[in-house]
Amino acid sequence: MLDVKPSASAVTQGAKPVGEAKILFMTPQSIKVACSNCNLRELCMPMGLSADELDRIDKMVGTRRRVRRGSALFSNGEKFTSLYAIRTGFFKTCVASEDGRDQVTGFQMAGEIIGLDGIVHDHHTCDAVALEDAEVCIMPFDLIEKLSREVSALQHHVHKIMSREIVREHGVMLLLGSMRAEERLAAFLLNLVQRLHARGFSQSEFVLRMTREEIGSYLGLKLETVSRTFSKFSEDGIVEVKQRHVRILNTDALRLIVNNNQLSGQ
Amino acid sequence: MLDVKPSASAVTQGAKPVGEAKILFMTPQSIKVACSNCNLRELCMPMGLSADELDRIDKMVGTRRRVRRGSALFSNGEKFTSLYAIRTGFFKTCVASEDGRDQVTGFQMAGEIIGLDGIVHDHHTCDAVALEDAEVCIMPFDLIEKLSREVSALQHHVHKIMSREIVREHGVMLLLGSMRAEERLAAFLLNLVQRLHARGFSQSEFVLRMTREEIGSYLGLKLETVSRTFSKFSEDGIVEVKQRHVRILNTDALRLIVNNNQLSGQ
DNA sequence: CGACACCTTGAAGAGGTTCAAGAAATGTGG
DNA sequence: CCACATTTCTTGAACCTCTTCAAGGTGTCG
Repeated sequence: MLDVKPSASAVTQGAKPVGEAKILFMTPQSIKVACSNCNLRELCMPMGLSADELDRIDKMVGTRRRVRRGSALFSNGEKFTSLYAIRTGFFKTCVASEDGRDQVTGFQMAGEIIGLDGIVHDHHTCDAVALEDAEVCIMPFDLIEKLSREVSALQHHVHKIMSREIVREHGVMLLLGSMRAEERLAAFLLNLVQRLHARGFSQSEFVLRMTREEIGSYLGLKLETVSRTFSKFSEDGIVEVKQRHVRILNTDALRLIVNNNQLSGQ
Repeated sequence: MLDVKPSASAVTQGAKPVGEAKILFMTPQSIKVACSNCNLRELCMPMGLSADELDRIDKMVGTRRRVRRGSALFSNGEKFTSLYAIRTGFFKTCVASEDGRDQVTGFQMAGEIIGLDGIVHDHHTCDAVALEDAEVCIMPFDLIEKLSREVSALQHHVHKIMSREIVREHGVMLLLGSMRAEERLAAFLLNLVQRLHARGFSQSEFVLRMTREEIGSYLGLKLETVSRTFSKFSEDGIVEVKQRHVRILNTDALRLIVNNNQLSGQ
């Protein structure tokens, strides 16, 4: 419901790098990388490119950058220069209001693109924080725009990425605007497991990279409510929860919770 | 907070057409129009274009379309072909879940662009419904992409429009995830009056084009709560409300309600 | 091993919803 | 132009969900 990632490829969870053998050359902090050989290509690149076009994209994606768990890839107010494709690791993005309110706007994993918020005002309007040690491909936006003018498949791909983010956020608005706590958590778990599954992980078992408080912020709930709802699902035999380790025992039950807005005729 | 429109131009509220004198030629349902002379240009077009570039954009924006109050410009599932620039009138966009839940994702007015949701899957994923008789400029998306490859200012403008929508939705998520009823309605009114003011209307007085139920859907509240909160603001002397006619008596009070998350230090 | 961050659970309370009834506006057809 | 039907809005009262506050448990890392 919230976000659909169509293609699947085998990607490791955790901080293990992907396609390490394909790296062309490396320096301590910034590492040259080739999209043409990246396992995540299906997730972040358009399909059906010629060898030449792929080569030019390789050159656009200049370097990689490592981000330590807990530190920010970019922060609110920072100058916008690039989009980032996540290679490994797990991020949250959050916005803050003037009075110090905080809202997690999304959780991002390998193959997903972050930084789109910065384009409008040439400055970022949210923080992107790594929830585990991570690595991203840096794609300078002026180069993206330049190459997009020459490679129409890339141009359309960029448009699709932005549109996908808009549609994803529509789903979050539906969740925040009309669902109750159990429905929200069920939708969240289904979305997470689906995205992980699309990356080659288990359909039923995974490790949460974020705290109850971060889940709560994303879902518009207090951390206690998240915890209680986990306990409820656990009592009902729908999931098994040990701290951050989650095993889904009954996916259909979760789907039912999301789709059973008790009003059936309205 | 939610959405900032920088430039102001004199635009009428209601269904009065704008820049009528500039129309080149017209047919009953589709009317040829020139962006180069449109009063709304500052809102929907990039700045600093050459005469030639403007001329090519004029050709891209083929025709206009009228949409009767209550009918849809496009609907969920429909094939995506074009983006639409609102010339006159007022729209809501809403998504629906499988089980029939409905969520208003935004209200759009003159100069704003709708249809971005359709790009990802080549089909629209929401409905755009006119809340009053409206008129839009049709911009076929393949032509936008073609021209974007040639005119980099247009390309960047399209990217900014999409990024702006993403940032706007971040603001809505913050509202839905962390604000209480009074805060939500205050933020909503401030946002609405700001956008209207940027179009040349009063800073304090306006007519709501949507029902209490639609406001409630957008804000994640029931229509009764919206009504009660209006009454509360009215009792407190902050606004004057007569059905859909609203006059803001104390803008600062509204700002205080939004920014006074009672926790001052956290 | 101790300090710290994170998670769970209970009890009381607040904010918003639900249900219901009536009032005000709007639209329709004679 | 008026009467009637329909939609929209307001308000009250009871209820429910989620929050708040509080305490204790669990896990992790230097």
